[in-house]
This record gives sequence, C-alpha cells and structure tokens, in this order.
Amino acid sequence: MTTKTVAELLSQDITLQDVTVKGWVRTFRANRFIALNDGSTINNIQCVVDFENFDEALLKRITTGAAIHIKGELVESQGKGQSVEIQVKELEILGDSDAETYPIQPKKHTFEFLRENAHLRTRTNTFSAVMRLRSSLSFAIHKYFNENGFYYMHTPIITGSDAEGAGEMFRVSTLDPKNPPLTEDGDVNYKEDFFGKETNLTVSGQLEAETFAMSLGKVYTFGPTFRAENSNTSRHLAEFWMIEPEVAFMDLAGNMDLAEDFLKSVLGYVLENNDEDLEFLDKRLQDAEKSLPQAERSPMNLIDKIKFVVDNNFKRVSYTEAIDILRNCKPNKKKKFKYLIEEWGADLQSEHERYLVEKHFKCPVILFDYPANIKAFYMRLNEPDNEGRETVRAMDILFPGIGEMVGGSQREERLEVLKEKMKALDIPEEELWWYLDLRKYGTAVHSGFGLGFERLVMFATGMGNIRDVIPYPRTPQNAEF
RNA sequence: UCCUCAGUAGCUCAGUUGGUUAGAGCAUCUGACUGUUAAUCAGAGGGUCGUUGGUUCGAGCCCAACCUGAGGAGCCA
Repeated sequence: MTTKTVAELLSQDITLQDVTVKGWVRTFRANRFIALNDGSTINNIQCVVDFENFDEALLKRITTGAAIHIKGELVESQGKGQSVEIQVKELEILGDSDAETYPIQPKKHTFEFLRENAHLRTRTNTFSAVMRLRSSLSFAIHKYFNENGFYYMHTPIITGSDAEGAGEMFRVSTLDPKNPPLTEDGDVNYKEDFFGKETNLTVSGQLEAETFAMSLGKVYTFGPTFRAENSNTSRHLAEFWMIEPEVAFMDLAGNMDLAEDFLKSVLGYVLENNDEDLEFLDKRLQDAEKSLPQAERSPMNLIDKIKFVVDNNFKRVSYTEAIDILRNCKPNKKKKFKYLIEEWGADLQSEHERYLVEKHFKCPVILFDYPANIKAFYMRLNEPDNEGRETVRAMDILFPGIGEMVGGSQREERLEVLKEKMKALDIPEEELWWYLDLRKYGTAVHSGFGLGFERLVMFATGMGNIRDVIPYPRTPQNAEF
C-alpha cells in the first residue's frame, strides 16, 4: 500500500479503502480526532482514533507538531466539518514533538513571532499557503516565458562591474579583513584578491541580459539579487529575487504590452491553480482587516483584486500627464502632500504614486517618459518636447498597496548618446567596454524590465510585509537561518 | 539613515497619580468527560517586567543611553 498525500486523499471520491498517510499533527482533539497535514494542501485530513483500542502511552505522544504514520480506512465522515476521514487501524509515531517546548501552538501567532521561528512557520496554514503560492508563481513565470519564445538566462551573481547604478553593493572578497594587502598609497590592494579586482554581489542582471538579447533575441533572468541599502521597510529586502526580461527589436510600447500581458498571465495562473490557498488567504486578510477602521480596509477582497488586475487594462499615463493630474488634485492644492508638486521635473514620492493608483485611477498604472535627469544612464533619450524638456523611455508599473511593481525602459542603442551620458555621470568607459560593444556591433532598439518577485508574491497573497513572502528574509541586522 | 510607537509568563495582552505578595486568556501539566471542529469542565506549575545606568525611603511605571521589533519616510524592485 503506497503512501498517499492528504491532497490526493481529499480529492478522491473513493471511500471504504485502506490507505496510508504520513504527516504532522496539527491538533489532537478529545483524545480521538487527529487533524493531520502534510503540506500537500491547506486542508487537513481528520484521522479518527478509537482510543479504547490504543495504548495510552502511545496516545500521549500524539502532540501538536509530531510526525506520524497512519494506516486505516478512508470512510465518509460522521461529523460535519469534513466529507471524509480516516478510521485509524495502525498508528506509528515517526518523530515526537515536545508539547512543552514546541513553539507553534494551535492558536493565532503574530507574524513577528513566527518570523523568529521561520524554520517552523511553514507548519502554519498562512505560511504554507504563501509558500505554495510562491512556488506556483515561479512556475507560472517560467511557463509564460517558455510559451512565448524566451530563453532562460543565468546571469552571474558575482559581478566585476560596479556601474550597474542600482544601489549599494555587497563586496565579495577572500582577503583577510584584519590584515589586507595594501598598495603603496595605503589602500586595500584588490589585485591580490581572489578575482584580481574588486567584486560584488549583483544588483541586477540587466546589462548581461542585454548581451543575450542582442544575440538570442528574447531572454529573461530569474534569480537572486542583492542590495546593501540600509532600507527598513515592509517592501525591501537585502536579498530578493528578480525577473528581468530583455527583448531585441522591441520599443517602449512593446515593453509595456509585454509587462502587462506577463502580469495578467501569471496572476491568472494562480487564480486557476491555487484556488484553495487563495481562498484561505482571502479569509485571513478579511479577518485581519476586521480590526481596522473602515477607511483603512481594502475596497476589494484578495481574489477580486487579483481578478481585477487580470481582467482590466492598465492605465497608461505619461509622466507629464501625471504631473498635471497631481498638480491640480485636492491633496496638492490643500497642501496635504508632504512634498507638494509644483514643477515639471520633480521626482514622484510614494504619496503621489499612491494617490494616482489608489485614489485617482483605482487600477494598476503604467507611468512612462520620465524626465531624463531622474533616471538611469542606459535609458533611451527622447527628442526634447516643444518646451525643450528631455525625457527618457522609462516606464514604471504601479500597483495598489505595493507601489512600484515593475521598472523598465527602452535602452539607449546609440553609441555616441550613451557615451555622453556615461561621461556626464562619471561612469568610466573601460568598466563597461563590453556593454558599449553591443552598440558598436549591430546595435538595435531593445527593451526590458525588472520585476521584484517578492512584490508579486505580496500582491498575490495579500501579505503586508515582504519578510513574510520569502523563506528566510535578509534585512539589515538580520541573517538568521 | 530619519520620524513615530512598542518591548511584562511559552504566546497574545492588562497593569490606576511611583507604594505590600505583578494579573488575565490561550498554551503546558494533572484529573474528569468522550463524534470533536480554536472541544468542554476542575485544579496546578510558570516572571531578573528588553539591557545598562540614574532619580527616589521605594521603580513594571519617572529620566538617559543602548539593543530589538513594528509602522511610516528616504532609496528602490
């Protein structure tokens, strides 16, 4: 008799057959009912023990968290909470769980407490559902790109260029920190380091992805990236996973189409394939919001919110239009914004993005054509407008509650323009000689975007803190596990 | 990094203008009960009040510094 998963047993309609199942005890009620979970589904299977027929010492060992092996008969349940249950014939304790010290009690815990017990938090309904959704979303991402003719590219994690311009980096070195070799000037001599130069953990695979786009056409990366920023927010991690497609011969409009289609596709996938987990998370969120004042509750529940994104077009607004809307909006005129919008050229703050997405448009918004001087060097420069203002072909996709979900651009393909930009920003050409080569030999229009995977998981699960959608979060002052 | 709030039993929290022996629910343990659904009933054990220093006859409570966490901001994905 092969062992079946709880998911298999619950999906089967065949009762009155002998089954065997292994899992962890969630609760043991009335010395008779074991709620057993093995991670295959959010649902538990109820295992009924006739305690009269079992040794009392054995029953004492059926504690929350214990791993057990059950053989019995799958029968229709006499109780109300479930349709089938297992009438237990044999019961073996595979691994005891000391009830006095096991931290996961059958009660509500705060997410902060569970974060400190991250190695056990996936024994809870919420975190097992979140991690199953995370897995499912990962698969949906690969599926989408695979079905659309993209190649999956592995960009290096250790990088020799520090000109990616996306934030502070973690240094990678094998030098003795107490006694590093020095140059004549007294600086650390990285020529003696493992790679013979300064190296860091990557902050983005984009530049390398561009090299593959300019040969393989359509590529994407999906891997870990690292930022040594001292960011202490519910939306930032020092180690996070990023998805970065890069496509040759595609302009900014095509880039927006791709990003929108991609998001709708992967969210549509989990709606179809993770309905039970989503329903659980939906209920969890509604319960959690019951304690909030009416004004702070979400206008839509989780599943409706995901459906809304899948079914509706994202609103596309140029930076210039957005500034007009913001300049004339109530909070700006009544000086409710912390940073008032006065001039074209101002960078948009979180409060402005939130207003546009959550108050004005009430749907995902794609902002494009940003002022050139607030964006990265590699973005394609537009012709100046009739007022002489310079913009670049950048786009950000803003989601309600999450903020920036996607950041992308058409890349500058003109060698001379790119060189000028780098010069203005003091980026040495020697550093990115290979990147410039792409513009020297067979240059072409190309575009791509970056999407923080954990932000997507947050949106799809309704979790409010990014530390709760990654197995072992790395944040300033925290690298436990 | 900045602003605000918090840290009291294993967990979630209460603790009055500073005053004797710091409380509750859940969890745990013991017993009872046994078709339960966060089972129920009775009883018991469980505390260096984040750390260090200070004020005071006396500090969980007041002051200072530090540590940790949360929310928001900045940076960004």
